[in-house]
This record gives sequence, structure tokens and C-alpha cells, in this order.
Amino acid sequence: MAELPKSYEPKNVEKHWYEFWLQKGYFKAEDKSSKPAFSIVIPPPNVTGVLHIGHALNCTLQDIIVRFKRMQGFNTLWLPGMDHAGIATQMVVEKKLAKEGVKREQLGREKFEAKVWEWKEESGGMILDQQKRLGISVDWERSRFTLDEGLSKAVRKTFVDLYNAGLIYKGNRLVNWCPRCKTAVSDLEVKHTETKGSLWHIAYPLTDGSGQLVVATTRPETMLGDTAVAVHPEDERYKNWVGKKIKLPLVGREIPVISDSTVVKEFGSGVVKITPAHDFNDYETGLRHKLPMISIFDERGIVNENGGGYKGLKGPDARKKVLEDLTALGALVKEEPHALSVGRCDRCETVIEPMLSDQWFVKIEPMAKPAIKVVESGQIKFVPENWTKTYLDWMYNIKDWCISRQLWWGHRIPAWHCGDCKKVTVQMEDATICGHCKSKNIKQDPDVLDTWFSSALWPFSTMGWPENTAALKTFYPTSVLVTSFDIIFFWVARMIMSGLYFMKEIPFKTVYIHALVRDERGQKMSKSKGNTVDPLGLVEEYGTDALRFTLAALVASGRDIKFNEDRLDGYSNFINKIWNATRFSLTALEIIKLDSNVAAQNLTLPDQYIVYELEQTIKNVTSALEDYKFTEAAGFLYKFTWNEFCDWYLELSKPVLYGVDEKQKTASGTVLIYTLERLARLLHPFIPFVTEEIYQKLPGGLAKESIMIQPYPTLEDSFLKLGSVKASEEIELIKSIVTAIRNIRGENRISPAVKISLSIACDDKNASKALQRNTVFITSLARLEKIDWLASPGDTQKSAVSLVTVGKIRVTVVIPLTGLVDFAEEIKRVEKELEKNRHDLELTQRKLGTETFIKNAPAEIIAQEKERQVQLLDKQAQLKESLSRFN
RNA sequence: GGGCGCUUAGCUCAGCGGUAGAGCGCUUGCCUUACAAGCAAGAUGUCGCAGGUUCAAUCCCUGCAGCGCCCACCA
Repeated sequence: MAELPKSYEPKNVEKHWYEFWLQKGYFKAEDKSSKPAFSIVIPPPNVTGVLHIGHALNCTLQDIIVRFKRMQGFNTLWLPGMDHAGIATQMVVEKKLAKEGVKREQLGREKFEAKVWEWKEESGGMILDQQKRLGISVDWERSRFTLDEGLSKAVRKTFVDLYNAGLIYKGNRLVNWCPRCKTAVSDLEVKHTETKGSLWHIAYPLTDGSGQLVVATTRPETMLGDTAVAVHPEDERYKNWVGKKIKLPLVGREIPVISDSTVVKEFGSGVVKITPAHDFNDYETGLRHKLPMISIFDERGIVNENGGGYKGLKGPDARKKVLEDLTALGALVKEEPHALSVGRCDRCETVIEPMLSDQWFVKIEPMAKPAIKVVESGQIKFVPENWTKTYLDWMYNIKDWCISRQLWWGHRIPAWHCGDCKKVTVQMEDATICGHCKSKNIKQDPDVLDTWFSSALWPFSTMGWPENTAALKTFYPTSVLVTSFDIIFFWVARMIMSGLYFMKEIPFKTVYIHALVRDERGQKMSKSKGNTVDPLGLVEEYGTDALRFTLAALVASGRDIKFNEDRLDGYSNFINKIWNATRFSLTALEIIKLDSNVAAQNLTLPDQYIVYELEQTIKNVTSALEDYKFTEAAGFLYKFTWNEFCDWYLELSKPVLYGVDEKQKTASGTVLIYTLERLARLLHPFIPFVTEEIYQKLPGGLAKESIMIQPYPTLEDSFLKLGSVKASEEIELIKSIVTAIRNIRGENRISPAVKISLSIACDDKNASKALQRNTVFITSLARLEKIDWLASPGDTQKSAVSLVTVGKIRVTVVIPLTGLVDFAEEIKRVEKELEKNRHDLELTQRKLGTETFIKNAPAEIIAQEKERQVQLLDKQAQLKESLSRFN
């Protein structure tokens, strides 16, 4: 057998195995199969850039699930792809062009689009490489891009169908407008941030000269577009003013005083200026009162001709000038500090300006209703559950969705405007004549669709919809969607709505929502903050497996994961630990033979114990994974691997493997390798590379072509019959004895090189026999010369004595200390134990002394407490006696 | 203004009705022929604060405080 390196070197193996898997086609799913289907569609990353650690988390979790299901025998599809990410990508390319001194307008639409495609190839390639490094087992041949021909067709069909159903309409509405991106954005793309501002009180004179009304506003420049002033209908102060007219200062326009119940009397002066074209509240008020709506800004946020003398000024400059002029007029009554929330563009952080413009909308309510129902009824489940409420609350209050964007990168809206009859033609095919008047004087709508419009179709558009494909039949609805909470509204909700509308079926049965990864101070990672953690850097340093295991172990956190490299460091040691356990096992194989028909009677106690523990681990890990409890599953695996298999079993197996009993050697060696093989399979979904490497090193006959196509270990495995609970319990006793001896050795600083002799007395005959049969394990692990088995402790002069109890069995370990140590250490050790004993005993006795406890607690608990008391008293007596001997 | 989380060992985090766990860090001793990225032993916690429910509370309930997130048109 070839020598294995002393430490695991991921770099040498990861690339190799990934290519091997690809070449073998293991990631491919079957459109038709006798196996049950399991499917996941990947949340497509934006083509804009490199993956961050959040993607790594997202991919890792999905890959764990997918590999687990694949091994369980499902026809498993994990469908990959990328999102064209309209606004984000356009911005990136615009920035890149700006560096070359080019504006997109100079290039023109077509050339600009070509540039984006160019860039998409480059950036998309990088993402692919990154994903591969993470080991994701997606079916690459099914990879989709939201601007693919097929998906574009799906988008068109969706648009046309919804339009024909009256669920898409075009309207001149007040929308969120980003003056920098020069496009409308949806409500979700506006981020509100608390900002310090002012509340300015401005005097508006009445036209009849009977006085003035003072309005309060945070945006004085918008007065240029005021078309009314409103007061509350029951506000006694202003009752008589309603119906009168005001002469708007600076502008000179006459506007009415109206009454509207949305006005809050207590706020400011109780008088509100109404600017329907630049404020969402005012817009509503304007509609109710049929007020004129005057836009005063152009698409760049600069005052237009409606702003009179202020034309050409940018928002902030206009404000300054308006305030100056008002002051000069004496109309500025006062200015007070006022905190307000300012909406900013999600992408570029520019302050959003509500603007009137022609946009396309989805009438969302008819689609929302069924989408609410399927979640309320539990047809779609959120994990963790509490996200259900978040989802539903948003859905109950959902508003029409503005889907048009004034961008060049994206799905062009399939609508053609007629220059003659002015009507709109909406259809699948590119139109050449007007569908109404047959005129050829038509032009396609210049706008593109919101990126999320195409993402909403992802679970079925990627499988070939609108064609009725075999893939759809087999894999839709998908099994689970894995994503983070920040896109529940953007994406999850819309997929549910469109899935139900177009497929008449839910898009996925479970939505697993995971945390967001933040930096070690809890800040959201972003490029601008420079606090991003590059997963590839971590992969380079620690290996993919270590990163994956760490992410799985950390994911249980509530809402966010503060990424901490120390944890990664710890788990990378874990990978190395497994590697070395393998090295040991394989070395052992050089001296023993494998026997697939290993006879139960040749098994050692440790063999029976480890198989039993393996069985428990299979049970625990499988059930944790079924429930998406990744952290728990990782924990079970970690404990079994390190604390049972390595710390105890491997050590226990040494005296056997290096011993003389050939039958035992064969049996033990076989159990060792078989357990390792099952453990590798159990671990594979989490750490695919090292487990494949290990698997491939296993002796012939045991290792098949690849670990990733082997079954996930189950309780049906006949090997597990070799396990025994009783053996596990006996090993527990041995562990306790060994630990007690080590404790005495350690505290007394008895050199590990010194082999000591001691005596052990056990009060239980059967246990005593069992222990004696297994003496070798105790002497080996505790580094003993020999053990005298006694019926009772006997003479304990100048000895360290330790009472070990497991269940009802009491074992006394007596270690003669003569000539070995200074007794002062042993006295300290005993006193320390006595102190703890005192404390525990007090707690127990207090409990047992409480009448209500005896009366109300379950018998089981009382018995347990009594047992504890007996043990503690025993121990106390022993400790006291020990002390007295040294005095 | 509504909603949701979080607060556990020095740090990063699990756990969750019966006397607290992991990794890193720390102390002591070990190159014991798988692993010094290791082994063994050990120290460290009024489980945010105050009430309540319970025989029993870190865990359930209420209130409070601190931190964070999401949603919301109070100009």
C-alpha cells in the first residue's frame, strides 16, 4: 500500500475528484426514472460578480441535501444557473465603461448590450469556477441563464398571458424613481434609512388676504409642485378656511385648501402641503380630490420647466434656493430638527424621488390570494417556521408590482405602441404591424422587465416551460428551496405566485431559510465596506471540506452567522483527524486480513461497542438531516468520529491488532475498516472530497467506483447487527475506570513513561468478570503494568483511591503511591473532589428533603435522585477515608 | 409605529423543564509506533435583569434593559 502523507492536503485531491465526478456523470439527473425524484433549483447568483461566503453557505447546504438524497437512492436533480440581474449588472458594466471614458448613451443600445454579454461571459465563468471549487454536485448540462432563449420565451409567455388576463396593465402612476439609475424601481428596492433633517414651517397666504396658513414640510423644494393644502375635517382651527384659496409663494399659483381625514392634527401645524407628483401620500390625496399633479423634476432629479425660475437646479440646490427666497419673503416661519426616513436606491444608494411616470404593473392581488392559501394550509412549509409569519404579513398587504425598468439589460417588454391608433399590441412574436389598425408605424416599448420577473419563473422556466417537458413532469414541484431571508419577498413569494398561476401547482414543498453571513462584528458583508470574506481564499488555506463543515456547524444561528475563522481552523483539524484515522486503519490492514463473514464470537468488546455507537450515529444524523438540522447532524458526526471512534475505539483496538489472537485480529480489523467505510459515507454529504479520497484508499472489494454513488448508511445494514448496547455500557465502565486512573496520574504528575500497578475491586460479580476478561484494554489505555483484581479494596495505605460508579456498579481503583509522588498532590486532588462532592450532595439532599418534590415529581426522577445520593455518599466516605489516611 | 431575532466559559457559538456543552484560547504533563493540525489531565459560567408558573426553570410566561434585523406614507 502506498504511503499516505502525514497530514491531509486538500489541494492535491479536490480538483482531481471533482473532475472525476463530472467525467463519470454522477451529477446528472434522469428525466425518466423508476427512482423517486428529488429536486432543487439553485438560487441563481447574479452574474455581476464573485461569490461571497453567503453563496458558499447556500451552496454547501444544498449540496449536503442533494448528496444525501442522491445516496439515499433518489433521482436527484440540482439545477444550476445564473441571473442576469438587470440593474446590478448594467451598473457594473456602466462603471467599467466609465473608466474608459465611455457612456452607454454614446454606444447605443445594441452595442451596450453586446458589451454586457461580453462581460457576462467573463464574470459568469468566474462564478462557475468558484462553484466547482465548492464541490457542488449540480447537473451542469441543465444550467440556465435568465436571458437564455428558452427562459426569454417563458418570460414573454408569462407577460402576454398576464396581460391578456388583465393582470398586467400600463399606467401613469407615482413610482419610486432613482435619478442616478434613471429608472423606476419597485417598493422592495427602496431602502429606508433614518436621517437627521429639518421640519420647515412655511407661511402660505390666502388669496382673499384674510390671513395665512402655516404648513410644515421636510422637503420645502417640492412646494413648487403643490396643488393644494390640506387640513383635517374636524380641526376647529382651520374649519373656516376649507374651500378658500391660497397663493403659493414663489410660484404664484392659486391652490385650494381642502379637508382630508388622513391629515394628523397633532403633527406640525396641522396643515399639510399637497404635492401629488412627488409624495406617495399626497398622490393618494390628489387622486381622492382630483387635484392636478405637477411634476417638477426631470428624470435626473433636476428641476424642470414647471419649476419656473428654479429650473436647472438639482434637488438639494433647489431646496437651498427655495429656502433663501422664502426667508427673503419672510415666509419661512421656523425650522426645527426632525428625524425622517429617507428612501434610497437599493443598488446605488441615491435618494429615491417619487415620480409620476408611465410604467407597467402586475395587478397582484388575484395572484397573492392562492399564494397565501398554500402557506396557510401548510402545503408549503417554511423552515424555520417563524418565517411563515413574515411571508404572510407581507402577502396580506401586498401592493401592485411595478415591473418595468428604464434599462437596457434585461427582457424587453413584448409590447408595441402604434404611432397611428396609439394602441398597444402585446404578443409572443415580434410584432411588425399594429394588432389593432394594421399600421406598420409601430415601435417596441423601450423598457425591460424587473429582473425578479424572470426569477419568479425559475422553478419551471428552467425545466423547459412553456413546453410540456419530461423534466417538468418528473421534477416539478421541486422538493425544497434553500435561500436566505433577505429575498423572501423579492423571490420566494413571487415564485409561489407565478408557480400557482402558470403551473397550477406549488413550486416547492419546503422553503428552508438560512441565516446571512456577516463579518466578525456582525456587519453585513459588502464590497463597499471591504469586509467581505472570500470563500476561495478560505478554500485555498483550509480546503473546501473544512469550510463546508464549518458552515454546516454554524448555520443554526438565528438570523445571522458571524463568521469566525477560528472555528474554521478547528474544523480543518477535524478533517485532518479523519485523515489520520484512515492512515491508522489502513496501516492496520497490513497486518490483518479482512473477513467479510466476520464471526460475532470473535469480536472484542470494543468492536461491539463501536458498531453500536455507529448505529446510533446513523440514526441521529439521518433524522437530523431529514429535519434540515445541519448543525445537529454535524455535531453527531464530529462527536462520533473524534470522541468515540478516534479517542476510544482506535486506542482500544491497538492491543488487539498488535496482539497474537489471529481470529480476533481479523474480526477487529474488519470491524475497524467497515466502520470507517460507513463513517466515510455518513460524512460524505458534508465533506465530499476527503471522504472520496479515503474511500478510494480502502482495500479492493470494499471500495466501489465512487463513494458518492453508494447508499447512505441505514439501519438495515446487516453489519450493524454486530453491535451491542451491553458492550457499549461495559465500555462506558472501562472508560470511567481509565479516566479515573488517568486523573490520578495527571493530578499527581506521574510520568506517562512510568507503568504502574494497581488493584481494582468491583462489587458486581458479573461486571467484575466482564472487566477481568477485558483487562487488556484497561492496562493498555491507562498504561499499567498489571492489575490485581480484588474482592474488596483491602489495604489502601499510602494509596490513591478512586471510586467509579456507572449505573449501579461500583468499582474501586487503588493505586499505590509509595515512592511515586509527594502525597501533598494527592491530598489536593482528594480535597478538590471532596469539595465538589459536598456541593452535589447538598443539592441532592435538599431536593430529597423537600416534601413537595417527593409528592409531585415522577417516580423515575425521585429514584434517580436517590441513586445519586447513595453514590455521592459512597464517594464521600471514600474520599474522607482517603484523606484520613494521609494525615 | 408594528413585527422578528439575539443576550450561555476570555472569544465564536450549540443546547433548552430535571445539577451546563463544543471549537479556539488558557494551565500542567507528554514527540505514547494514525495525527504536536496531536494525546492526557485541568481551570473558567449567580446561562442579560426582575417577577411569575412548576416539586424542579438557562429552557415556559410576563415585564425591563442592551444589541441587531425586517416591515410601515405620519408631512
